[in-house]
Amino acid sequence: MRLSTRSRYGTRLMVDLAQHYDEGPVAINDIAKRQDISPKYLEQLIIPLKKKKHIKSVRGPKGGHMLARPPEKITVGEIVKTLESETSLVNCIENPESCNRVAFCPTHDVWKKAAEAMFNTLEAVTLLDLVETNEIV
Amino acid sequence: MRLSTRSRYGTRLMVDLAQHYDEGPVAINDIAKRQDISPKYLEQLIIPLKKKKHIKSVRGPKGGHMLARPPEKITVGEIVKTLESETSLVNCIENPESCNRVAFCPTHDVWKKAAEAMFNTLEAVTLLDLVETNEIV
DNA sequence: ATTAAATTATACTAAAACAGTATAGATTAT
DNA sequence: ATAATCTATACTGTTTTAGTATAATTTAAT
Repeated sequence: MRLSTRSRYGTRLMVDLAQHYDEGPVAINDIAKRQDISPKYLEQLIIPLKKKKHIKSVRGPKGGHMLARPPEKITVGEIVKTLESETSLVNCIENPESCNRVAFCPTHDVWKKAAEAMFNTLEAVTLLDLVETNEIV
Repeated sequence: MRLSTRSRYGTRLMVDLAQHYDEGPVAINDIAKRQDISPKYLEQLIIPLKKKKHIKSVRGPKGGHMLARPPEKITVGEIVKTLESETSLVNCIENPESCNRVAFCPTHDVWKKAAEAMFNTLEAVTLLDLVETNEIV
């Protein structure tokens, strides 16, 4: 029940972009150095985040990446839902046909509710919240 | 962010035992047939559940397994905590030394809170709850 | 136009985790 | 005694994950 490094690194990437919001495009290599994450891996994470319109990019020299919206408009829940391959605890939520017990399975609802509780927490936290708590500490 | 089959199968195992509570020891092979889970795999799950005193067993012929406490005294949260190898979303919760950013990591607390929200949900559900919802349906 | 800094896309690989199986042993009611 | 049953440990094949490699594309600056 671990979060993948995709979600963890992706969130750190987004926090980094939030910390440099309004400074123009940020180069992957800069983020990679600050966050100690392979630049090649960051590239992979940026693609889905662009597709979901959480990041916008500028190509060519002096190019880079930036948040598509202000930090207070982006939640950790959105980031995790974008990067985590499986966002429910159990396959039968999205694919009921994968288990022929779904109709009378007493445990199905528990897993569903637990995942919802988790995402409610994640969606209550914005990138601005994370940048600010970091400043205090 | 999937639950392992250990937790899923283990919960079904415990629900099965709850459904046969007060009927004496239940043989692994009977559970295996009803739940369509390999008996060898069930054996593996029973060991940690016994160590945590959620199951008690009787050896020899006519032996088997049964809940160590009544179904309303056992929660899904306890089962998952017993069977899931990783119960926090992120390694640095249990092993702060695994990441040298823990002290100033803005994301650390988010993962901690999300996991807590999830387990609060799981701990609010007992085996009796699950047996009863099943009867209604 | 050329160049170089940067992003984009796809494919590959090594390592770890997971699920399940196999084998052998211990216990005990009958 | 013996057979049913639980206990313990080790092994194996598959899948997922994390990260790397290679090549192509875009474009600001010169």
